[in-house]
Amino acid sequence: MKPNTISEPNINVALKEIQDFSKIAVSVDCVIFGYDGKNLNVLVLESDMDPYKSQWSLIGDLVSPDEDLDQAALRILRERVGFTDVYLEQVKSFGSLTRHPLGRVITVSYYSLISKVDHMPSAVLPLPAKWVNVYDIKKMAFDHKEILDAALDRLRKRVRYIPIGFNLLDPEFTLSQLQNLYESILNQTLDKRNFRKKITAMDFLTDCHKFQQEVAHRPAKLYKFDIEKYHALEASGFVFEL
Amino acid sequence: MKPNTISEPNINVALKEIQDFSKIAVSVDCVIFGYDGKNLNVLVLESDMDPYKSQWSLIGDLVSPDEDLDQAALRILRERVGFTDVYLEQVKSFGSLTRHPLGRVITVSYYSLISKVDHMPSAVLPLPAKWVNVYDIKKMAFDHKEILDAALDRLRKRVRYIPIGFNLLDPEFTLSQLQNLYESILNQTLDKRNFRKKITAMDFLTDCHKFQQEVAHRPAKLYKFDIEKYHALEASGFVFEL
DNA sequence: TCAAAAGTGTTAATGATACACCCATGT
DNA sequence: ACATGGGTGTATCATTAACACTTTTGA
Repeated sequence: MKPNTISEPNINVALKEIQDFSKIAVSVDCVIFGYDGKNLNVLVLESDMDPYKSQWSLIGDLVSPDEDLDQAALRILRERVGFTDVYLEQVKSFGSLTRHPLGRVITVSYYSLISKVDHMPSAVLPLPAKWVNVYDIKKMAFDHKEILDAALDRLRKRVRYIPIGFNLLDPEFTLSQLQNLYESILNQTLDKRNFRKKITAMDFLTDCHKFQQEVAHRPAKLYKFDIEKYHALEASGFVFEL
Repeated sequence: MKPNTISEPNINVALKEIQDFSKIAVSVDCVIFGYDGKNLNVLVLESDMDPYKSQWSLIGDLVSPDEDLDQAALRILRERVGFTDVYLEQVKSFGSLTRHPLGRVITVSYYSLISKVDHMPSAVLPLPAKWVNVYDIKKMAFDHKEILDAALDRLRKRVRYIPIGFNLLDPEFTLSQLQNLYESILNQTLDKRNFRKKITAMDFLTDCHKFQQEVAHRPAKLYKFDIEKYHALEASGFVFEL
């Protein structure tokens, strides 16, 4: 899950190549969500393509003929930002005729969830990738704002039904951290007692029997997500809802 | 909304053409749901392509370079089965390397909802398209069963939140017809009184002040869907749930 | 001793579920 | 008169929402 340096052909170079063969190119764009303990962030690049120069763009690449869509998304995460073993889900495809200035590119969007954002400051990422607060992004290159909105919409729906939020946190976390995360994703405040009641009633958290260290207030209990218990619940037809 | 006869190049012919240009072709496949008053059906074709000869396949075509994805889906519905003005929603994309025997084809799936299925018996449709009960389909050509399942899954989720079921019924319908439809989609029985309580509480039905004719039992009131009222509810943040 | 976040229960309101009988029509 | 589906209300249970104070730690 550490970033590495890369020297992949970027989409601009590759596009010229494929245009010799194809009337339609297919790409994958990844909406990479991260959580810094306070805000929900997205990993973006500064576009160097006119007419979107210096606007934020998502991280994507053309799909190669010998990889399927999920593989392409995983490759992009690995090659471009060094992430492996991440939660990944396809959102939808965007195929407007004019969405890409260099030609006809249909893109399949994915979102992924990354933990320990604070352990991967932007300086360590292959530049110029940068974590930006989701709610600060008003405009992006291409149709990427639309893609981001679709991904965020999907994440909000998912997070109400299945416990994927854990992918954005450290393995051991406090209930307040979990609540803050949900508040960031849903962009609304939640009642502390009701939140804890629901979460603990669901019973897929395990008490680590440890406490926060060196905090200037009463230290909170640490919990971890028990995927076994979750699968048991899932199998019994249980629906997680916040 | 009437079927017409067509003479479009089918996907087999077109594929050979595009393979000269492209390493990846893009298609759209439509899961066309219809309701015959009793069962939820899907419109399928008999595949003529090895190794799937004589298995059911969905209705699809390659995306042309000068149409976007939604346009391609609408064109397919119009050209292949003569449907216009139908409810249409993108589901997801399928891109397995081996999903199509003739080469690399990534497909974007859509589902659409058709009313008056009983007014369009299969003889009127361009052959060999056929309406088949969703629950009778155990296997299809290509990965089309997987696509069907994804579409049905999506339809079930949507139908719990937004009133799209009306697209499968005549403009004027009885509450029992509506309930039967929901039962077909969700594949479960619903309590009559509770169903009516919820539906009428939502208040986007208008009483037509008419009754069923020529039925061998007490005639039921006819209602129609009032899209104005629905939009008003939608705007006020209301969530439709069954 | 103060600031800051952790932790903890009860009540009221709302929504979901279960359930049975009479009604209007055609045959 | 009978068969068929249409139409209606209430009571119970489960879920959600609102709400305030005490505890523990570091500074």
